[in-house]
Amino acid sequence: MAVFPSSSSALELTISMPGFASSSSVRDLDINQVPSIGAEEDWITMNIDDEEESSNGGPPRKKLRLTKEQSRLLEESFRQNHTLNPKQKEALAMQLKLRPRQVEVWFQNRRARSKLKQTEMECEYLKRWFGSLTEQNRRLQREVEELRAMKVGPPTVISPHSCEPLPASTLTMCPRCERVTTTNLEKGPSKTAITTTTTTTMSTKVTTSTLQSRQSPAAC
DNA sequence: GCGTCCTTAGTCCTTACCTCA
DNA sequence: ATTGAGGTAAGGACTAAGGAC
Repeated sequence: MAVFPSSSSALELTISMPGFASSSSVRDLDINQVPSIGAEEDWITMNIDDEEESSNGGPPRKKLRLTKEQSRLLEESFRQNHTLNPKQKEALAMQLKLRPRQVEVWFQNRRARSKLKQTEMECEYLKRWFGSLTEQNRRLQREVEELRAMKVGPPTVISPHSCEPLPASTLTMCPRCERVTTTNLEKGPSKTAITTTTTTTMSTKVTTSTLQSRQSPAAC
């Protein structure tokens, strides 16, 4: 079952869907993972003065590449806090030998890209779920057709309360909500045992057997 | 109401890496 | 095997808009 985070910026996302993606592919989507860079030792760290020129219409700015250690420290503090107060920003910038603005921008980008990744993962999850539900729906409709076609003796319905078979009833389908219902013929129309059993989907196993007051189709 | 500071969303641009002729 | 061009992903930086104070 997917556990959606309480906020979109939360990073501790765990998605596990029985019968779906393997654990390795889930791990591959770990948005906390520091992206692996092939030649990390070749990273270019630009000196601050070089960059300052670029914003004033000077020569084209060189691209700053954070060192492995700078990235590690930034990631670490991001894990602790997704936003920084001015003091924290200042301290971190000092520690990393970067300008506070750079730290600020890094955090902005990190938040934005975490959220993007999160959204992509949720989208993927929902797509799979949709596919699964579609398939489940197909199966259930087939099942209904089969049951209709059978038209054999009254089905046995187990009472959810007494756990004993209910008296003879007829199998009907609500034309509005398409739920299969069994109507107790002996005890009259006061109660309807609605029995819905679905198979395991994703990680959600739904098995309901409820007794409800009889409703007309219009009330579904 | 105005100014300041902060955030998010969107975008630009550079760099690194990969593929292929 | 090497090399250069082109494509692409990653990520640093910027801007605009909006909210809080």
